[in-house]
Amino acid sequence: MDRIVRIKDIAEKANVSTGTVDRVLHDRGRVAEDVRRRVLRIAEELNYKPNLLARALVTNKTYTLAALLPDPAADSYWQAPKDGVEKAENELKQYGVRVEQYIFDPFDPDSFSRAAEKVAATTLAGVLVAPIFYRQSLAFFNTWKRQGIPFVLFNTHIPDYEPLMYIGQDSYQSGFLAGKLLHYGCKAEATFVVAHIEEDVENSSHLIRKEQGFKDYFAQHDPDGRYRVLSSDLRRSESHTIAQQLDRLFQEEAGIKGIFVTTSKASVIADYLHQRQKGQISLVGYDLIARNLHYLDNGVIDFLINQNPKGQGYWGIHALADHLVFGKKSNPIKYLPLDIITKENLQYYIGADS
Amino acid sequence: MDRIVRIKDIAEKANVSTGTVDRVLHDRGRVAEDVRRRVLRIAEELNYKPNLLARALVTNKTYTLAALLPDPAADSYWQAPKDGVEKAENELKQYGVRVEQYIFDPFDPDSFSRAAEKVAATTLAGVLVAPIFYRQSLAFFNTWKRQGIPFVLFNTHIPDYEPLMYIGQDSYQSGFLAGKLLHYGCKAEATFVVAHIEEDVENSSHLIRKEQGFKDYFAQHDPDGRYRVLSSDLRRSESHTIAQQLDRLFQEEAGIKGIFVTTSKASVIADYLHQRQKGQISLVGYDLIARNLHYLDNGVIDFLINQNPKGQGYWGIHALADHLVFGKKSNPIKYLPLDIITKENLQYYIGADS
DNA sequence: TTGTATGCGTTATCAC
DNA sequence: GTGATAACGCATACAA
Repeated sequence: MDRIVRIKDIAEKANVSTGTVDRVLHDRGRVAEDVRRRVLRIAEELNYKPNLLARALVTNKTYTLAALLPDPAADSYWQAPKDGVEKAENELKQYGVRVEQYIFDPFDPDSFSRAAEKVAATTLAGVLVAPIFYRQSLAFFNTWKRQGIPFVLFNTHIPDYEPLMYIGQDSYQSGFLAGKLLHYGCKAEATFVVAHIEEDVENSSHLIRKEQGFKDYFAQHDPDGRYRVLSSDLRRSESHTIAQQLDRLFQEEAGIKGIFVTTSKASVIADYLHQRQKGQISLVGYDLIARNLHYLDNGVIDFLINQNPKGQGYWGIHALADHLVFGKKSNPIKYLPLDIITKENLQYYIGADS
Repeated sequence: MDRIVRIKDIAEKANVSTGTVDRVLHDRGRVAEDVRRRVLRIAEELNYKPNLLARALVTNKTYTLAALLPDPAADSYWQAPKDGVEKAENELKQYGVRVEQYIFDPFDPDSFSRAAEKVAATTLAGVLVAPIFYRQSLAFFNTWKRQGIPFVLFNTHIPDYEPLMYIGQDSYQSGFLAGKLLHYGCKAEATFVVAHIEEDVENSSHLIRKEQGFKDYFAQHDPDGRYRVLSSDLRRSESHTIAQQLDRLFQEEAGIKGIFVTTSKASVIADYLHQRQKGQISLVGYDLIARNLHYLDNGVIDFLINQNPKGQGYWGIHALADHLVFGKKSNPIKYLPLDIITKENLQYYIGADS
């Protein structure tokens, strides 16, 4: 029966007091060099592991984190990260971790800046942020870096200022995976479309990476030149609707067998395919939001690639806590699994944990 | 700043001592009814939540759990649950949870009985077990039930004695999902084969459920009667090899377009398809074991359905701890996600967490 | 029936 | 440089 090793055990074995051991273990100085080495050696020998519970109990520090999140009311996609953040907060409450949420409008860069401004005005232990506005984000990264406040990015990766961690998906690989899914569903000659919907593609590097991954998949799996990949930037304007654009696309291109939507808006294409009775066309998109799930259930959408948005919020907060509370260091990039969701396994991914 | 609510706070507000509050909160009796009600009301008002850290620190109880696991050396599939058990043990060590592993030979029922016998001879707080031998398991369930020892089942569900929890996958639904995957990959007329390999199908209800799910998928998605589903029980014997059986099958059935292997032995079929150069046939199986991964990488196996075996061990131990240490009750069935694995998203599922 | 005192392992503040 | 010691929130043995 190997009892747990306490500071007291080390102290007794080293013929010093617990205070001394504590100073050694925490590098607080004011301790003789020979004693230091002896204590360190014994701690090593006994394989001492601090009791985190006792530590959390006594330090009684509260770490206030900020979570800078897009408003779920504006885009329901962001509900899941928020849930994840709250789940982590609940788990970590007992360790003195608190999370303040700062919500911004995902369609308004100024709203992001205002929220980040508020964050910067508070004294915080760490920040979790979805930096969906590149330019607006940079200024704040700079501030936090200077102040030594660790920040974790999720959803969108901006490596410039070395965040403590990025959590999200590998955009390139997800496009590659989408290629596989469409390819598997259509082995005959075919044209596939990469559809960007209502997005400023030029300024969204992750969309470009998704497209690149998709194209590279076919570049690597098409020795006989049977597949063509088109890219289409669909945005409604005063002069035309998205449906009209698609009509034109299908008119010009006869052999379209599959569409890969790079955003969470696959339902827009599904709408169209459903109306036009184009049941034979495979459709792959992202994210388990209600509008998509409707068409997944219908069979109009074949697969959704899930970015585990809840997990992103959850692990983001956990990464900050690991760093601040537990002094653990972890990999600067955490890619969450690229879950393949169909109507048949959907049930296990909604409302579940982590 | 809402400070944390302690027992002491309740005590002060109710004009009693902490001891009294403690007795009320733990229903230990020996307390006046009016005081009891007052304390309860105030605790409610203040939204008192016990500090689990402090509790764990003071109770200092050690809970010894038994994990009855098949030997990974005999079948590498079982390495993952073992890893999951050990991961959970590590996390829960600080709460006084210890896990003793009892390893048995997954091909030898007697070995299981011997291991379970050892478990029964020890005094334990709870048991996690993969009851892969139905008959041999029942006797021990009975014992544990009588002794009031909670036990959690994983991998194989045997509801007879009401375990604290079953953790695993939904066999039926996984077969249904396999149907979808093969169907999506082949929309033209086709014959599909459900292959059971080296298994005593009659005594393996989960294999039957998988097959049923698969058949039901096509029953529901084949209005024009384009698909045929065959079931094939492949076992090598003195008179024939599995390859010979398959040769005969392909001879008799011309239109085979896909095979669903109900066990982790998809690599056996992959071997065959690879040798016979049958590249056009879709192949879906189970489990991320090395032999399968080889053919997944090859492209011979298209999809593997993952039962998250590591998660089964992990969550199994956690379920016991939640019950014993934290007094949480949870759902008696926890289905883990049916992960769809391809070559392209495999990397996120191996060596990762939970 | 109720209140008080002690200790869990750690940190932090003293006095020496 | 070092060693006592109080405190964190809770459970419990024991005194009243």
